[in-house]
Amino acid sequence: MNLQHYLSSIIPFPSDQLQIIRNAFEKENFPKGHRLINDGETCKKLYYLEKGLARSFYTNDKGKEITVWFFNDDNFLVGMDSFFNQQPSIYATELLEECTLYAISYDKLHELFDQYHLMERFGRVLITQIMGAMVDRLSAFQFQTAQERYDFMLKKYPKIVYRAPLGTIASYLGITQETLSRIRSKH
Amino acid sequence: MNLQHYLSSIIPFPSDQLQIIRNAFEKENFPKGHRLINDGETCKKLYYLEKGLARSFYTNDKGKEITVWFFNDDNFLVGMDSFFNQQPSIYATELLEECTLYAISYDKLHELFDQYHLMERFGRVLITQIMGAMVDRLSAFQFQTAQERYDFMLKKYPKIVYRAPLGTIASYLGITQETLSRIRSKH
DNA sequence: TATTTTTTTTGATATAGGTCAAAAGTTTTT
DNA sequence: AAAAACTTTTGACCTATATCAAAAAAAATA
Repeated sequence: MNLQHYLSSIIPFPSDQLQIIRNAFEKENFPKGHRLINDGETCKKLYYLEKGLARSFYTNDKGKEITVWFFNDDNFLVGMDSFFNQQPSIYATELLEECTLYAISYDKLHELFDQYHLMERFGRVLITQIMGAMVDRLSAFQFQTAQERYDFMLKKYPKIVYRAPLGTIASYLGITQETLSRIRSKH
Repeated sequence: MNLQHYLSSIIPFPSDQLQIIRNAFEKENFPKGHRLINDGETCKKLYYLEKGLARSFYTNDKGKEITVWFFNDDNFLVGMDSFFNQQPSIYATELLEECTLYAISYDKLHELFDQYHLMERFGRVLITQIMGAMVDRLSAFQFQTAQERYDFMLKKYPKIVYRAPLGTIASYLGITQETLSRIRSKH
């Protein structure tokens, strides 16, 4: 998959529009550990993550890092609490692997929203998809055990489970790394 | 607040468009206890809830009703897991009070999306807002205690806390009603 | 207003998952 | 290749919240 395919898999843009939209993104490469967005900053870009793995996290009052979201290949990446309303982010977003990204600024994106009705639709459908993932995750948190949440994640996002460090997965699931380690050990 | 004000508070539609959009909604009145959406059905309408209170819930394997979402006055109401992708709902949605609603069908809404660029934007912004509430709720579930989640809800959605039955609030917070009753009793 | 039904509170006990600490295993740096 | 720095596992013990049960209170119905 690449950006162009991804865009047209969501909305069947006419090819001239697709070209213009695709070219509004700029390729960026960053090494593992790079911070795309620092906490306190406003996320000013929407990224398409072509290759790699990233996470958003914050440090709680006990100094522990809580992962709130993972981003893996062939998906869009933004500061979830920051980009859409352009408010300072509580979370930082860092790369867990070397990543190839394609970035578009908030302003440029909104120019495209103004210019192309279909682009506006693209934004709507994209957010609707993200929301679907959140509904799943919310209902998992609401009434499932740690074991069930892990099993669900393993089934739905095996790529992430196999590639992200245990500690980050544990906090994403809302449990300690000791508990996750114990869940794994009873295979 | 009414539907017209609500629409224009989100997007400043030109007045002719606003009229057309507003008139695409039809007023409906239902008594307390009415089921707007049954589980297993696909939610075919988007509602503006002018007055009243409603909830979406499902019955878990132990026969206990789990409230997954509340809807209160001056907000849109849909089957969150059903309307946007037009798949059968796992949840039922029922009215906790007598309600005044304004409904628009999925098809009619999509006609408006096709017809008016600004309407498409309205859809995008509306879902972005809903997503904001979900981000809050997710982070609450991930690493807060029952007490903290209740305090947050009390602060952010006092209307719901004061009007909904204790059992529905408890399951919404992911705790038992006994625990919520104990949280309340130590004022 | 009395009766039935539903909701909320209180009590006793159980358990999933947390905390703290240290050992074992990996990965990165020198 | 050795040292340093992380990450994961294991163990002992603790706590927030669940479960089950029954009483009390409130709301709905006759």
